[in-house]
Amino acid sequence: MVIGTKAIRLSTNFIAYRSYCSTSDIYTRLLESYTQNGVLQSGKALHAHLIINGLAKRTHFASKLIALYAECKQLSHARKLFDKIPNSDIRRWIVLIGAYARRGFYEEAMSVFSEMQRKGKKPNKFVLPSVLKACGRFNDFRTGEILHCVILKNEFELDSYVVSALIDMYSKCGKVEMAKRVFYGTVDKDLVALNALVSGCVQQGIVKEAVDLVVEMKVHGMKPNVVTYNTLIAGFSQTNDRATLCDVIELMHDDGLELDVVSWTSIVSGLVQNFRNEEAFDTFKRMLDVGICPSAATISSILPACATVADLMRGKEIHGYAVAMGIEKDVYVKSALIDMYAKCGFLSEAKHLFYKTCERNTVTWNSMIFGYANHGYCSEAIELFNQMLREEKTKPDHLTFIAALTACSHAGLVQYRESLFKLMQEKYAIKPRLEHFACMVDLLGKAGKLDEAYDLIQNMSIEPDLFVWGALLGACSQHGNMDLAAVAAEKLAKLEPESAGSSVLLSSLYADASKWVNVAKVKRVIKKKKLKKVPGCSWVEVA
DNA sequence: GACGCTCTAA
Repeated sequence: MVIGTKAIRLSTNFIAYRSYCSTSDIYTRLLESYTQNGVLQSGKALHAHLIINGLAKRTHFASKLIALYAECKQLSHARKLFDKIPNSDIRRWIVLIGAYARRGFYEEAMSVFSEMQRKGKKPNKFVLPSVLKACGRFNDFRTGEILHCVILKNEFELDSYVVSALIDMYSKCGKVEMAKRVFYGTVDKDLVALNALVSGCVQQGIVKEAVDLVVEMKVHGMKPNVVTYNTLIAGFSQTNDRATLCDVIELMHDDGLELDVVSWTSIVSGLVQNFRNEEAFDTFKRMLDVGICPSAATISSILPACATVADLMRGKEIHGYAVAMGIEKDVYVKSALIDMYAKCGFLSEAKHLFYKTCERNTVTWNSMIFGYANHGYCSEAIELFNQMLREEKTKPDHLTFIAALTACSHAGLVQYRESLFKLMQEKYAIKPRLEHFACMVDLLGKAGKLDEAYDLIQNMSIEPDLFVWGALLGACSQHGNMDLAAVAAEKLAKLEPESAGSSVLLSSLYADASKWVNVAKVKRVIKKKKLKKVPGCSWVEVA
């Protein structure tokens, strides 16, 4: 008996050994391993070896190499390699499009997809999820609908990945009704599809409906997982609805599930966003007590709490945790640290962190530009802003322009206003938001150009809100223009919702200090408060 | 030889 088992094991080993011994197989395994672990250097060495041996152009290796470079964030390399191979078959298109979509390069994913179709390659069930994801992130509902037709025509709706991606696309585009229709039309309801729909409901603010949906599906025999509950937890944490949050956690326990690092991070993040800093710190501590390791997301969620109350000691403590966890180099953590140190008045430390790091994303740049601007180092802020545009490695976003406008506002640099506004819209295709207009009104108002500011408000592409009028009112009172002040005050009286009185007061204080990001934050809270029907209850133990 | 979906981060 024992001998027999051994013999079987030996023979299987032998077969494994034989197949492992095929050189081609070894290369494939190595490439896959390098790809999985993101080992670029060794991957490059193997690539060189394959080139020397005339194997790199073999279609099979070419696909693996494209995947390797894509996974190691070398997308231009991946693309170059792709272009070198004539008559690329559909598999390599899929690898490339998938890599772009996974890395968040949705524009590139879409454009390669169009290229693929122009070359006469028909979309299949493998490529559609990537493209649908890109549509969702871009709010490109039109293309999404066309893809839906392609799915129906080719009966891809039988593939669970395609269906989930389709529901996700409709959800992200805010078409929850369509997402529901697809979901209820599916015979074998997939858990990921349910989660995509739940996420859509939460993002549309119909959080209670999302819970009902989960309960309904439980009745039908589906077993929600931790992702389902985390989606709901995020929804109720952000809307500050503690009572329902507790219900959700109870539901979760009913299914034998425990809060994981994502659940805790959502709760902490919700508390911080609702300015409940002390509770956020308590929750963070409780999370550590129950033995959950904070992730980079947890650290970057809690750090703004230190920043808003300028609690440098606590900020340093969290910095310590990040170092202990080995995640202080994460680009989001680093950005949050820069922001925290700057807001706590420790600009030198913020600068030190910023200039020491090579990996900077938009958030990192924004944090440092805001840091300079808020400390009155306006020329440094503008210089850094210009450097960011010159380097062209990172694209500015709407906040980058708010930071730059804030710097101009503090320095009274009215002359840059128009060129900045033009640059933002024409070169970077960023639509001006209310915060930008409030910033511009503030800038003009501070310089005493009240008529110009009023002109700007009257010609705005969107309806001015109380922050825009508030900025004008502030400037009018500063310069003693009572006629215009009366106009602004009248508009404000009409716009000011009674229920949000204290928040509005707070936001106008921020507006006075040109803290436009905080203004936007308070605005979000006001918006959420309107959604909330149940009054808040005291914090209930979650663990 | 492929491939893809859902939750946390200023």
